[in-house]
Amino acid sequence: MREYDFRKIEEKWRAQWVANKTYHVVEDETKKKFYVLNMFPYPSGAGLHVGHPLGYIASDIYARFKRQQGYNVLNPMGYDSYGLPAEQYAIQTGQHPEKTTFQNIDRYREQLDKIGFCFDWDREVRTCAPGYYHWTQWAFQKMFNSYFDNTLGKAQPIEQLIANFEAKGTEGIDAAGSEELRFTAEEWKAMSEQEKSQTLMNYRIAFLGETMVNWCPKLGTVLANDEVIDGVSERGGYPVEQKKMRQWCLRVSAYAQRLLDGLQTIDWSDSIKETQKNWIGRSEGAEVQIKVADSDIDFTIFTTRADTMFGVTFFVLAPESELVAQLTTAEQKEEVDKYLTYVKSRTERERQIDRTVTGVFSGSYGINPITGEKCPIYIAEYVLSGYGTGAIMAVPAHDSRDYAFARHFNLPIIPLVEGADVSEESYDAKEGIVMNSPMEGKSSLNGFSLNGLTIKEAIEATKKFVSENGLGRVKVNFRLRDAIFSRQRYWGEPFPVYYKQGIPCMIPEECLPVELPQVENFLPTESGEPPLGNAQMWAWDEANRKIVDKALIDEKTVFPIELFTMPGFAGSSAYYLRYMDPNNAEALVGEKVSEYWQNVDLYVGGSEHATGHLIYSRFWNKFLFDLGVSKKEEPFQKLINQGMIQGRSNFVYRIKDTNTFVSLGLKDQYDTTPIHVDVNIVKNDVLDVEAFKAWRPEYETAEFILEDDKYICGWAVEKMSKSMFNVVNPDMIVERYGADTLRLYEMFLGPVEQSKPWDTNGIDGCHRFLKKLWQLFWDKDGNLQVDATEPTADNMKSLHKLIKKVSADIEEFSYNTSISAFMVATNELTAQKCRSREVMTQIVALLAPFAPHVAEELWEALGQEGSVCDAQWPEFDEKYLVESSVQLGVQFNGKVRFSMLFPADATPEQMVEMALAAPEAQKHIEGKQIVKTIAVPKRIVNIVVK
RNA sequence: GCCCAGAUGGUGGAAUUGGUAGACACGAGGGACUUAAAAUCCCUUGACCAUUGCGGUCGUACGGGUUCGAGUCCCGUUCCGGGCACCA
Repeated sequence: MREYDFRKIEEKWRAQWVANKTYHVVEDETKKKFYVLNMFPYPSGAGLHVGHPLGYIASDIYARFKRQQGYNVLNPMGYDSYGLPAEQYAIQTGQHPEKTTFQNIDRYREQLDKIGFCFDWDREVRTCAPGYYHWTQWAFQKMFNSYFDNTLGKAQPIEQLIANFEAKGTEGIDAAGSEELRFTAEEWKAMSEQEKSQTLMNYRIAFLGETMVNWCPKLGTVLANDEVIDGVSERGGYPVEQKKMRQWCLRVSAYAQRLLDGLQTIDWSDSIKETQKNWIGRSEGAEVQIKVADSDIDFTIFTTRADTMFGVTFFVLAPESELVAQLTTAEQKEEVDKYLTYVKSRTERERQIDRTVTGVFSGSYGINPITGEKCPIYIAEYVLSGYGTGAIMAVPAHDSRDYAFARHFNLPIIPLVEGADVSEESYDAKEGIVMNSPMEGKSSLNGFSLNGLTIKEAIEATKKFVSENGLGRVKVNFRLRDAIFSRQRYWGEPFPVYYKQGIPCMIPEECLPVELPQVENFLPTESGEPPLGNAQMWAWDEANRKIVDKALIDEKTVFPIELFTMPGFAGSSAYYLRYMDPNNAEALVGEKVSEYWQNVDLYVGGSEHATGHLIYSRFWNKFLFDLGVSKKEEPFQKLINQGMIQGRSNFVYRIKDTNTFVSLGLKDQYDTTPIHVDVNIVKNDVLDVEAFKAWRPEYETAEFILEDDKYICGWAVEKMSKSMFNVVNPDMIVERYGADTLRLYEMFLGPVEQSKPWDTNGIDGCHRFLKKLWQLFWDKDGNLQVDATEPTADNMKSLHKLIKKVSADIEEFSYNTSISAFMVATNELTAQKCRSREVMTQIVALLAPFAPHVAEELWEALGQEGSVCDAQWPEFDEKYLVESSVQLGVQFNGKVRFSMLFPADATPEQMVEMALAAPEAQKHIEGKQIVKTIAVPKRIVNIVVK
């Protein structure tokens, strides 16, 4: 008997893989490439729990499978080590972020190394390494020096725009901009340097903008929209307020249409595509000019329901709109000011929770361009300044928000859809026949009428009418906003930017990277003063082309450097490209290397990045694609979202005001409080009473009321966290069962994409399977019992059933059923006493992606050359599964009554005949009439009787 | 409110995509081996009825429908999870 000594085996192969550089990958034109990628981790202080490796294991299995199929597989790993989480951890533990980040990285690496991943560590990247963020800064500069040409639908050098301005001003330009500007070449030339810089900022893809930002005083920084959830910060849950600040931004909105279109070309789950669609929020509508009565001012509204123009009874401006000041009349000024003060006093969170109707009349009236009617203009916070034009036409009959407002202020409601009852609520649906457009006896511009059309037809007709009559134009709006790109924080990429008379300029490319300076005090400030202001070495000397000591500023002409840093997503947006060529000092990625690896074929990570990283990355890659650096428009062809591993918490029940604990089954007889208990001292919900007493001093004297001499704990599924005492550490599992068992069990738990609780209890099953498999190879003296024995038909059948199942399952990420199939095959081969080297060799090759350590050991024992990583993936052959006969159920009226053997090649007619001839069939036919017969070869025979 | 995904034993989950529901594993119960424990092996394990043998009825959140046949397809309802949300 040779024992399955997993510790020895795994230690041996870990060392061998390192010594032989088994996982080192080089570009190889003779092989097809396959790029597998995991979302790289933030090295947080808590280390890995069993949930983290789930996705890594799933992708590792796939990577190994592809390699065995003959692909050249890139499967790298690195660390997302800049940004808020890393810095918050450092602040909480009172250490410098650099120190904690490196410590955490080492800890992660140590844990990852134990699980047997086929990562090529020579390609490791760290976003906080100067050699890496060099290219983050480089990409930022490229964005600064580019604008988005709407006609070409892609980024172009800013010089082209400048040339156009020099020659013809804005004429002929259709460029994505913060606002629409119109000026002539002469006006351009007359601008000062500052004005020119300001103007160009309107177009640059990376630009400095004065915008409303999410300011989080507690974190001392601004946050991107996806970092704010329900009005509080995602990290820490601190309040977030709206504040106008000068910030670096990325013109992500310019790419909105391409981000939307690209979704159709990639193989992602519907739900994540849907999430991105919602986030991009395309809506097609019309912009219409509204003249203000008794004034020469006009303003523009945006609507997706152009068909409802006949139902407009008032207009509404966002309180932040610039029009508010212009349109407020003297009589109304006091009230409007009062209202604006009230609006300002409300935080974003209050606005979201409390949605009572508020608003104020501006005193002015707008003229409906189609009906010519005068309608009052209101100011109300339900209209947002950031979307559309910040002004709307209100149609209370067909918009629930307008309806609520109209009811509150007693404004008229005109129904426009036949049969729509608007006495209680608005009719928002886009179905029905239009009426009252115009109302009987009323006129409209050029006799325009929509009556009798369906709503969909009416929308199109109105859009056409509006643009043909110069009242406005068709417009597509997106909810997607530009990304705020600066943070008032220390732990991030410095901007390669300096200021010359207040004008932001790029530090020359050859001087990159601008390294993050060491500072004593890296803490953020509530006022928003960036901690980089504390740096000594921190100004730019153009003459010497270097960053100089701050103290020299007074003596020489030196220009101050940008003190903001970049946000977390800066470094994580193009890291997949850097893995291709991680040590290239000349470029982000070499031309030939980029051409070879193209893009990521399989990306694995959590769905929580749907509106953050996965949008930014796609945007960033599209920009690099426009530059020709990235070779594919979409960075991640297939995306698998691994589910979250939740914790399974255990509870003990303390009787109130005592130190006595009562077992689950008896707890209802007492007044008890449930208390979380460490899952590591509970097995199969039975509490280790002695360990519990030793767990905490206050439980030393605890007493127990048992059932069947056991203390049974309650349980619940919760988030895996320290405070719930349900964290299971992978190191502990590896120590007790081995990495191969951990890998198998994580996959056996259920489908990769599904969230599920971790329950260590089931792990024995997977461990037992490996032991059984191991025993298949050794006789009772511990010698290899596999030899040149000819495989039997049964052996080959078991083997090929397995090949078929596993090959298909891996492609679909159904690893749990693959493992079941292994268990069945092992049992079958054990029962068959299989000794065939041919069969066993192939079994080991199949097992290699799942349990690489034991597979290597057996591969070697079988006398095979090289690593099992390069074992050819076994080929499935149908002929071993061909049966001469099949056992099928015979149904009468859809119910299976008995089963019998049929020849595998029997025709449906023959099957029916045989089934009817069977003795068991007689009692079902007797005295009845056969109405119909159905037979499907290899499936079913059904006979309908009456 | 809108959109997306889901609901199968005590538990995690299978089901060749419309063809014998509950594979595989855990847990539980019984047994073998053992001085004992661990380890290992064997049997039972959806519910109910029958059990001397055969067996029978119900059953995939709930209510309908299509079909010879539905966990799977269609309509409606409930519940849980996720996304978006004064986005005009």
